[in-house]
Amino acid sequence: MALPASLPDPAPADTATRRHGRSTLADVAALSGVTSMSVSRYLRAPQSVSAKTAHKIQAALSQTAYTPNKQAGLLATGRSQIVAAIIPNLGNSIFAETVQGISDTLRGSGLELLLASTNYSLEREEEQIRAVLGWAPAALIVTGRTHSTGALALMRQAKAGGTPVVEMWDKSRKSASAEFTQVGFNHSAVGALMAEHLVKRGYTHLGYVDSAVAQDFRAHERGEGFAQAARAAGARVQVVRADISDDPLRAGRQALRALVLSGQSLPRALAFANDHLCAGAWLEAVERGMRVPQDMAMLGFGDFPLSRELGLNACTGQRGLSTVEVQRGSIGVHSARAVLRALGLPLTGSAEHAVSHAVVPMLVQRATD
Amino acid sequence: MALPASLPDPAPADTATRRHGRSTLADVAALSGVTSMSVSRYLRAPQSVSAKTAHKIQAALSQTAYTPNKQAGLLATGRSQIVAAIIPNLGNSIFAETVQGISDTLRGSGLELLLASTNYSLEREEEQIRAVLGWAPAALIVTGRTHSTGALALMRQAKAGGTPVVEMWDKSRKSASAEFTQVGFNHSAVGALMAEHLVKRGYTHLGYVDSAVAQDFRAHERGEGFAQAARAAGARVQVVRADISDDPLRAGRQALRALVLSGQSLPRALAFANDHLCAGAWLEAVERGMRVPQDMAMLGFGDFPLSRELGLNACTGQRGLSTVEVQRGSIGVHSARAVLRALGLPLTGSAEHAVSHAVVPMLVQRATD
DNA sequence: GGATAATTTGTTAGCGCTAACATTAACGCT
DNA sequence: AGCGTTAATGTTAGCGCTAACAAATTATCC
Repeated sequence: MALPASLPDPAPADTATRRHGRSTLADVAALSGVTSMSVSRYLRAPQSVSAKTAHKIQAALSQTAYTPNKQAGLLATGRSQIVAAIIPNLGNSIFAETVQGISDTLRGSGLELLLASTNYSLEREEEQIRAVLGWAPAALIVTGRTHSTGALALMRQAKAGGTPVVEMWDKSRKSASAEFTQVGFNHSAVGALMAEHLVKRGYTHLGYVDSAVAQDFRAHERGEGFAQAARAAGARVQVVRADISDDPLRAGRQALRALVLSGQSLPRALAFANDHLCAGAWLEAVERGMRVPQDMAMLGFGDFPLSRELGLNACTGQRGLSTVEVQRGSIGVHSARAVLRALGLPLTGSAEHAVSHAVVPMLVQRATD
Repeated sequence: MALPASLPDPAPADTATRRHGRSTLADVAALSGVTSMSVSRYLRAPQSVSAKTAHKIQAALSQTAYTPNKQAGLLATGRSQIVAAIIPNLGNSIFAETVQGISDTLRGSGLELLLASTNYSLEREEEQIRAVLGWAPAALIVTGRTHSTGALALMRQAKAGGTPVVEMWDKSRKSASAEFTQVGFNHSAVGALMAEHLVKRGYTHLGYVDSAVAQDFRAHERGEGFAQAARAAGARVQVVRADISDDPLRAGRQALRALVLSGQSLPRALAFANDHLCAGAWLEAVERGMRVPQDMAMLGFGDFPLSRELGLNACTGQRGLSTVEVQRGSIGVHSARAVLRALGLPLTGSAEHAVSHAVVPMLVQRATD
């Protein structure tokens, strides 16, 4: 729903004139003694008017402090200049660089970025998609490939209406069958990669500490891929879920503590849904006197800056949490490029970026195995 | 400038029809056998139409997958429903919660949030302000009170045109004299608070590690306030600037290393522009075998989650970097509330929030003094 | 019942801008 | 000079929606 908006019930107190202060094209036109059409032309392509009128318009412009009204412009052209991006969490360090990548790539193309966050709620995602579609965006970028049926319907509708839709951060196994353009990687495969790495390093009893965020489907999928691959390789594996907490570091700490206190035989190697959880667990392990990786190997995900600084191995002097590096920024860059391509706009920057949508996560082996 | 946009030079390849797929009010109206005006009324205030027509419209709506075109609506009413917020860095954990606070407070008021980031560049800020003003926003929220002359002119123009302008995260000493509504705190005063705390704890040789970001004026101002208060209290003080780095943890590490290697007599207590720098320095100190705070006291700023987890004092068993707690979310909440108030919209949530714009940073003493 | 008041619906015009076409001015050519 | 050709400008209409008013419908009352 959510369609019927505010609208003061009895009568709007707004007795003001229709026109809010801002000056319009017509004002500028009147001042420079030409038609508004000429001014409009001048603003969009200065060469298209004669030098004489250009001068007159310039003079008028500098007097009027004119700001073009985009609503009107977009309404008239029909095609909007907005790219809407729906992100689970604006505050999350995972997506920050992706957003930056989108923003950077879009810059100069004349497209603007409208951001909305869902707090990892599918319901809220649908709401937000509906809201941003009201802006008739030129393109829509969403996160992940799991959506509510309503959201999916909206996305299909947008696509059918010629609005490119990009799903980022995730990829179906058979990407050819995907309904929308996908920029990202398969999380199940990355989970498998993590498990195989640990098995190769000689660990036979593995654990995966999953994200506490119920709707972080990608983390869960990595966990499933991890468990499956571990079993396939003949390793013992258990999956636990971190406690809900607004602080993933604390959640990681708590997860390790719970494992230790559970009394069960501990896994010898833990993989985590993200580096924050891993970092928290590492801190807890160190404070408990556990040696990492001798007593417990740890493998994170995401390669956050923090991971390079923690994880010191006292014996070897090596540092850093082992993790999976994901080109977070590149995902944004490629998503934005996919949009530009779909819209037939020129791609800025190097050509080799443009070739593929592939973002290949890589295992970064550091000091925690 | 930046006004003349793209516009493909020779002739637009766009031969498509004017109407992009989306269904309009008129479509819904035709389907339900009423005028578009009735549909418009129904959408904004369902009670204002009879039950019979309401039913017909509902039926039509469910068939058409109609999404209202906001551009058109806003153009028609004249008053926009957008709040534009300009943030130095979307990816920065400092601002993430603020944005969340704005977003949460605005939710339900019918206002939407348009975000733009400046990457701490004043030039880019001006650009972004100009861009968002094109959307004729209902209000403008900017970060800080340092702006380019151009940006200032735009802000004044907006304010003169009845668009409330809020500066957040910073506050002039005499806030009454401020030109725009300010929500935040005085950074110089907080710097002084930090210095006085360290002096009170008995340290007489202090240091401030400033942010490497040249345009992070607020960090610099804290540094100035810190140095001034330290000197006033008779302490020796030196200010260093962190190295430019995309990773503040590393920068903090490097800053401590540089201090140690400089050969000068080290300060006995360091204050940092933010907790990330502090955390990096703490890690470096620990690895160098320095005892914190015995050999070097450390005081951060921001109270990031990380700060609670680091800073373990082996002797006392206490944990956590001492820091200054800032209600990052509250700044957003209060900024949004200031906007709602200025627009005469009802404030959601508790009333006591509404009373003041005050955000008072508090010193959080933990294990690093 | 018929006039009046209240409610619901329709009509018209216009928000500020731009596509498409019509018009005019400037230019070159036989 | 007269003609076509190009470039520069003006004109008209409409994007999808909503304020303001007008018209039609229903309810109310003596």
